[in-house]
Amino acid sequence: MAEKTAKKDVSRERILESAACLMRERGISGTSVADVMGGAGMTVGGFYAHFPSKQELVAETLRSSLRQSRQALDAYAGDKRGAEWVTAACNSYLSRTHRDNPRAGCPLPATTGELAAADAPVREVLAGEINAIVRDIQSHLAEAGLEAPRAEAIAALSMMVGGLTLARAMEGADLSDEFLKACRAHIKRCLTPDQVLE
Amino acid sequence: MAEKTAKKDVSRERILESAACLMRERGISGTSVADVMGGAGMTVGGFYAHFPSKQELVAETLRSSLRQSRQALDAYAGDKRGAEWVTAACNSYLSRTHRDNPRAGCPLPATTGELAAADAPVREVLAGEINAIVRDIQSHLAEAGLEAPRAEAIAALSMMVGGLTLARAMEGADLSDEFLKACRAHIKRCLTPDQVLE
DNA sequence: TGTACATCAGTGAACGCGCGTTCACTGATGTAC
DNA sequence: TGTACATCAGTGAACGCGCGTTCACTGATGTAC
Repeated sequence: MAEKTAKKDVSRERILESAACLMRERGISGTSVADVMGGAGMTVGGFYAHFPSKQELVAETLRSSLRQSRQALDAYAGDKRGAEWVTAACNSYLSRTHRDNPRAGCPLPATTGELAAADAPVREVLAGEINAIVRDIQSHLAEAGLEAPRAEAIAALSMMVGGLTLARAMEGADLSDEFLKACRAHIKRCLTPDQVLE
Repeated sequence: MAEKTAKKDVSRERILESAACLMRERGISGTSVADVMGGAGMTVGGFYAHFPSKQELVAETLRSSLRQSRQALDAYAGDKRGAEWVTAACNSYLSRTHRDNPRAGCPLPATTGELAAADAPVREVLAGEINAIVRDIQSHLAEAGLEAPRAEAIAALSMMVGGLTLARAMEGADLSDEFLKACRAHIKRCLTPDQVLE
């Protein structure tokens, strides 16, 4: 019995992982339940033994992939702290690698626009996870001695998400690279010692 | 004959206006051709006398509504110039009024995420119009004496789009207002005299 | 001015398709005696 | 250990629905003589 449950849990994880990949690439309405199940090596019918509806899957997928993204920011910043942590996190978020590999990245660029029309539980998951990410950035900006660390953390995250989303939408055009570069440069400029110490 | 053509042009404008409203509210895939035609006071069948496909409508709608947005930035900044123009434009973009009335606002929050999957012509329209908006902001930042006006214009636009998109997705939660406020505060902080004149 | 025909913007029913969801089922595993 | 039954994860066909697109048509307006 314990073994059986374990097996079902493994399937559930495979479904969530498949959904995360597809949603990061094609957004919510671009991701069908059948594709998600196919990506997990199963067929459509089995889906409703794991989730009561697509909306519920979206909420769970958003939660787990935003947590992954939060950990990724930390991982790419290595053992840096303060302003250096923020700069490193921002540079990796606004990298060409991240722009060109949505499957392995942050779910926000592909999904945020659609979330305005999503139902309450999904939006609550979003707000909760966003708040956790903001707090991470905020704590490093506070350590760096910034005056308004929370507001600056929010502004930085907004720029990262907006800049990457626009860069993806303009992929192929010169402006795409320019957006990534300009946003990285802005963060760097805001965090140079003379700003931080004033 | 001239009158007839004029009448058809009026219908075309009504279709574009209806599409702009719906796309700003529900995004691209959330907007059906039938709804667009209904909003223009017509029935589905007539659509293909005006546009060869939905993709073509999306491209034209994006072009015209981004131009409207560009004019709106100017309109809300009144006769201000330089740093004041940018602050005013940013404040109106990141206002609760704009967040709560997507139909009358910028098409980017609802559509940018989906545009990564759009076809080439649509993305080219986007890049062209974005570039024009960047140049507007850039010229005012140059007038304000900023060191890297183009990069700063791009960073500001990214933050505006990202901040508004996230605020819409979290509407109802406290974080929504906080995102708008923090982004406005960041712009103000970047454009205070001591930054501009250094 | 009047008649016959051509043009053309818009209608509304129909098409094939993919979607989210349901359901009767299969077959492997677990439990009872 | 062996047999009979229960459980349950997953299958695959079917459902109703909304989508983008097509097409035969209507009816009003424009043109030719």
